Amino acid sequence: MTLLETNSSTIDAAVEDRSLAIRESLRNAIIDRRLAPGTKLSEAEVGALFDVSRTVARAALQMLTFEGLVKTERNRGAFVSNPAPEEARQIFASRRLIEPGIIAAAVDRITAEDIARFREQLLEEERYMNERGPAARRAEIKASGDFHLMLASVAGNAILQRFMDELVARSSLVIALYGRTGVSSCGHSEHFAILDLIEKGDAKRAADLMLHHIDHIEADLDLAPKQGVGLKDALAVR
Amino acid sequence: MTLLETNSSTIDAAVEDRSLAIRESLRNAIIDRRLAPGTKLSEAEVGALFDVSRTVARAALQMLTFEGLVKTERNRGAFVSNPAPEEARQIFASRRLIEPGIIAAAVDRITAEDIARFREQLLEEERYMNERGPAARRAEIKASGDFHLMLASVAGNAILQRFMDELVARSSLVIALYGRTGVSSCGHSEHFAILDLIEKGDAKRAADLMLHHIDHIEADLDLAPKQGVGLKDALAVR
DNA sequence: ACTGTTTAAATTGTATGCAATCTTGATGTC
DNA sequence: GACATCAAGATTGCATACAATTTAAACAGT
Repeated sequence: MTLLETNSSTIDAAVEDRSLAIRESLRNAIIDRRLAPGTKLSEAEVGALFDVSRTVARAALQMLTFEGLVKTERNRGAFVSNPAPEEARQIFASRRLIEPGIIAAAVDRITAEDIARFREQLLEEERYMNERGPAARRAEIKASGDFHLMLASVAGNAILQRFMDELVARSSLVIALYGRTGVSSCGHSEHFAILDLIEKGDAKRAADLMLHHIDHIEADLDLAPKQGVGLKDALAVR
Repeated sequence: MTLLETNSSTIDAAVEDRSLAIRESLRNAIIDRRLAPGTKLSEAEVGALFDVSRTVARAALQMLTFEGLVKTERNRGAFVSNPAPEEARQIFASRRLIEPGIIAAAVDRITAEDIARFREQLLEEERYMNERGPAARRAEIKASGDFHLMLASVAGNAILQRFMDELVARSSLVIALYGRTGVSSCGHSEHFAILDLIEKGDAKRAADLMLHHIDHIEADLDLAPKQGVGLKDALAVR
């Protein structure tokens, strides 16, 4: 719990609503895997870290619970989510429904400047891909997710964007947990290919490729059927 | 604000978490239109109504804000959402992406008992359809939404189920706001037809019909391009 | 040693108090 | 009369205090 940067990137948000800033910071820590699944997030500790009262810390934890990044048990507290394989499957099943639709909307609305931003983002992704070390790996997972979030933002549907926010965050957690090879390098080239198809206005192919892309991400996971559920549960780090 | 039943249907939930019970009660009041869009929900008032402190009331309002049923402005408070036509369109666009997928999953998992429960639910829907008066109308909207929620529950994806929970609730609000004829009677027969196709295992046709069904619901709305935005905003009941 | 019980510490759930902000209505000026 | 200014009231944002619950640790009995 000592490795949280204060993350004062946008002080505005912090001033406007501190619990939102704390949520952001914890969110990043969770999807970056600096906070391991199962880690307890006590209200007092979070509050002390960010120098706020338990009230504010609690509000942040409640938001994270809503997003599925944190699980809270009554009278026991909040813990970083430890998604089961079944939950992982549901996350990707949800993405398979939503993302093709996002592509379709994005094709209609994307501008030249958007595409330029996307290419820049993909270059950054590539940069992390060529670096070694756990920090670069985490940054790569993050950047890879950002591609999908940018698409959602271009699609212009605030509701879907929020859904994708949640799904991408939970996907990052799942990839960190069950990822076999790390972000598959083919994933990155698929991002490029998807962007190309969008630029050409070929919504159908872009959507199809997106489906394949999601399949590839999920196929890279090791979602083996776990041993006896009760046992597994008992052994799970709380 | 005086027309809220205490709604002690499931005391268990109330005992286990009071803010959840309050959320449920407010949620029902909002989608039933007993609480009109724009109505202010002050923490003190909500707390007094349910006999809890502002802390608990606040938590319930935060949850509703996350669901999009309530909008909160900093230092001003919480208000029942007054979705703009554009928001309504985004809600239905989201449903068009998700619900066909839910149908596909439901076809694979539905049991004979499920189908029996569905038929019973549809009969109840029919009952309200034949009654007159605003109360029956509200009950009809609710029952109509419940059909979609039951489908989501059968589909067996907890994440999609939560998304649908939100989308159906917000749809009810939108229908109450912009509905032209009330729930179109064709909507009900479409529910029957969808269920029949699911029972036959015809996922493709069932999904197609669901898309048409959503189109019909949206077509029944009066999402006219509003006059001058600033003016409209100024005249809107706060 | 092992197990069950009791007790103390820690943590969450809730209520409440105070400061900051917004709203409203009164007052004064033009 | 219209408009700006300002003060009183109300409401939210946040911190803190206390009660309820859980966790752990000490202890006693077998």
